[in-house]
Amino acid sequence: MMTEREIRVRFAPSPTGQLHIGSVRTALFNYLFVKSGGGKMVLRIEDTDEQRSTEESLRTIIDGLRWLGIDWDEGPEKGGIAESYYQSERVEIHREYAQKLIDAGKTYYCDCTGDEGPTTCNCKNKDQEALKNSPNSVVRFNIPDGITEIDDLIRGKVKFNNLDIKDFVILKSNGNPVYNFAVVVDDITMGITHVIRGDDHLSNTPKQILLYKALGVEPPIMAHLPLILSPLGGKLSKRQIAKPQNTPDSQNYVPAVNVEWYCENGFLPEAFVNYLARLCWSNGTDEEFFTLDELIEKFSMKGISPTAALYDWKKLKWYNGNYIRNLSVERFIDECMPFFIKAHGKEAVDEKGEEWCSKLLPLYQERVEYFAEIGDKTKFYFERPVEFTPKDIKKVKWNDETRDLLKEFLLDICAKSDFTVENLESTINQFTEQKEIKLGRIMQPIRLAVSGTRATPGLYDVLNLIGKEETIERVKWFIDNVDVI
RNA sequence: GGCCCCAUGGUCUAGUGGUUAUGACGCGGCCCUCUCAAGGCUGUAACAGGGGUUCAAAUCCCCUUGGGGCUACCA
Repeated sequence: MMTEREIRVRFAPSPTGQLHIGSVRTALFNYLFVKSGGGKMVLRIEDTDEQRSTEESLRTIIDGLRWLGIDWDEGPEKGGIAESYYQSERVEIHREYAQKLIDAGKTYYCDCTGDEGPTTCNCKNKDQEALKNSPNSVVRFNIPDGITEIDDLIRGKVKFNNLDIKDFVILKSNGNPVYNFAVVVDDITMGITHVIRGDDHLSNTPKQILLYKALGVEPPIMAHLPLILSPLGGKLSKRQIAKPQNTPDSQNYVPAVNVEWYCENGFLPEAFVNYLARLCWSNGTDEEFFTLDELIEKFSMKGISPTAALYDWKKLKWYNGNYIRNLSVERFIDECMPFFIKAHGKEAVDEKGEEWCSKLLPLYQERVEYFAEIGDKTKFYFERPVEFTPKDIKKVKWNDETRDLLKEFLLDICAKSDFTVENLESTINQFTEQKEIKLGRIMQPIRLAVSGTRATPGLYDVLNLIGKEETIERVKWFIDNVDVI
């Protein structure tokens, strides 16, 4: 009788750098698939590249997944049915399986150096016994003739002619397995039923299918996700984003490819997940916002688009801004505070006091798209502006008349008001009514004098936070040092 | 070069033979308004091209073009 096999998927990163956006996307879809269908997710570390694998990198991967809420059932820090979830510790198993293939006569030894040009390796016809004993020989898998077909969950049937696949190495001359072989053995021994990975692996798939067949094992179901490409074209890599035209003000700006950066710069994991999910998946409705739980509930492979998508940093920011605005004020302050402190120093922030901070920060809840932006935007509360651009000075109509207005402002309002928000509002309003001028006529020059910019939160709040004395100092300085136009 | 994948506005997408071709980001305008942001309203912009199949193609087939991936004793 057929029993339904438990669904088992795996996410198998190699710890050779930081956690890439594309990898996280793959992890996310494995997670959504397994959580929506019921099953286990395995985290396997493919650390067989001794040169490049590092402990820090492993840490980064684990921290990144945890940050996003993508949890695994078996793997590092969890254990499970396999003796190890580190590929490097599974070499004996790989060798065992390789031996099965060798014994079955499905391989041959080869000592080609590789720099023999395009000529086909002829070792198959050489003395195998001699080759076997040569320290330089590798074990190659003998590709049988025929057609290999994949029935991909996302791409449908894909056919490959085996003639196009060359006999590849499964065991290196040092006896260690090569990637395409190790994955197959690991997926078999870990009972993986569904392989969900990036489209860049599609071309490798027939090699793996052939290996499954040679080992007499039914291959898992495949699903190849569309790639996330750089808006500059090509792979989304560090090299790509380092291109000179890729500056913050350019159309195609990408700040980073590693999730760690987004965590460090104040992105909310739920926004990041939402963006990534929505990048190549849709449930056919107009909905744009999904929590992780909603994604699990609504996820279906059918909703995955087969088309590669360009990474769009502006849309990510838009998502994040939305999630930030939806935070409670208390939580916004909590989350934003570390970035605020980092920007201005603990001492300076402490000096301003908790009450001051809890008045200031909320003003920026709808003005930052990610927390790290808080630093630049609030710099002027801590440092006097000294640079004023000609454009700003002009926009603010800085002429003799305006200067006289500001002088009166100092004498009149500053003298009378104790600088509460309410007092500032009423005195400034009285002042403009009396002078029969529009609010902006005086607000804008004051704003510039006090902040160095023409864009701040409401001026009553700003002046209240800067304080009476400091406001007077700044306005005076502006009057005395900035030439009228 | 060979093999493979993909193709709706600048970007992400809805659409599964008959629609004024959906929504969102971005961008522009208007409203709100002390500026900015947020918010509201609104505008811009797409079925890559050519052949078929069909009464009828964004939707099905083929070719071309374009984009992408793979092609290691890396993973």
